[in-house]
Amino acid sequence: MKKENKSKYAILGMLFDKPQSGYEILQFMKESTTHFWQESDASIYPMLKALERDGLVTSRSEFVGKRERKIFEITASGKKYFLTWMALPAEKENNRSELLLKLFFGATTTQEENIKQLVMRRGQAQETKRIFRRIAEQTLSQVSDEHPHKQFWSMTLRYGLKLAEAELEWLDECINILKNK
Amino acid sequence: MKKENKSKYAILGMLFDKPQSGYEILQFMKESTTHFWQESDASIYPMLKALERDGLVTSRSEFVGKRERKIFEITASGKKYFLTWMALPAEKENNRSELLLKLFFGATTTQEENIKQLVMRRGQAQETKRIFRRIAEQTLSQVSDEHPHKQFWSMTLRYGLKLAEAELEWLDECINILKNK
DNA sequence: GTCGACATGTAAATAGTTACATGATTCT
DNA sequence: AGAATCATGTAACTATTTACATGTCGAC
Repeated sequence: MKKENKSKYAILGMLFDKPQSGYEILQFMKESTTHFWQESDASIYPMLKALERDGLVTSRSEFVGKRERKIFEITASGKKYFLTWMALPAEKENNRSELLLKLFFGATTTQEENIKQLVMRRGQAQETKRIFRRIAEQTLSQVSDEHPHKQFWSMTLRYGLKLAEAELEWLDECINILKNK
Repeated sequence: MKKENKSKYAILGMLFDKPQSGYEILQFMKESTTHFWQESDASIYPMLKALERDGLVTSRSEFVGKRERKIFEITASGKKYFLTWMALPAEKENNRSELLLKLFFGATTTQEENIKQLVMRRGQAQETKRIFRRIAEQTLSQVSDEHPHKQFWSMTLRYGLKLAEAELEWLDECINILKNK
């Protein structure tokens, strides 16, 4: 069974509510799904073209002066295709972690180097928490409680916060163990 | 800057202590690093060949009857290469999560379907916890406390447990929210 | 004798990223 | 005038997976 490119579902989902350009989708992803889903411009434009070819979206060009904006709209068959995917069980992804790999091999190097790695990641995890708080304050607070998306956006945000906190606890645990040796 | 293939470091790390065959490395990974690092046979054999070409490992053939086993041994320059990587800061990986993507788009479908996704993942997370416990009991308990690897192996295991528990808490939270609507 | 685990590999396809390329508009 | 952002795209490359291919050995 060949591996499926799931980018198309992310794009169709973004178009589900309202027509948008590729650029707008990218911008919105950067401030919403970026911590669990990202697309690059080199992937989104060809994918939009493929979706149009397959009749899942249609496009029209708008012009602001001479600057073109290609607005994509999801079709009925696109919505059906998207909802079919929504009903399928989400695949559990096997993620690689370079930090855990280095820690696994920690015995090959010095305690100082191991601690340095963990402390660096601790800084990153704290930064991640700050970013999530900013999304909550700047993006999510703008959305009305009646907005059907709000509770789901909160949940994904809460996931990021909760996991970042668990990681921080683990990092502190490990740093303490290595320091008291 | 081109992206680097990190498989070679995983392999060199596995060879750091003792010479092994590709198959043995794969077997050991399956019972140790599989939840944060995996290689497939189609990646490990070509990579071992490349490492030998670059002088980072050497190989010799052993025979058990007619069955060949190619044993790879890390060289001095291989160890140096590996330790240089160990000293570099671990890259923070941007992982994609299909579950979070589906939940993000939860408003496009029914509460029942959303709950179903979360309940399914809860089962997987519990299974993950069971697997980690088995590793602790079957693999890690066999390793002496004096073994230099033990504390690091415990830490990576503890990470898996801690994150799985945080995920379970989050899943229960979300399931409750969706059920009481 | 045949099934599953052992053991090593290649071929083909796909996914995903980086770098490249172009030009418009807005802000300072 | 120049920099930053808007906006869309292609080319080239690298990584990674799936499927294929081959043969050995031990257990039942």
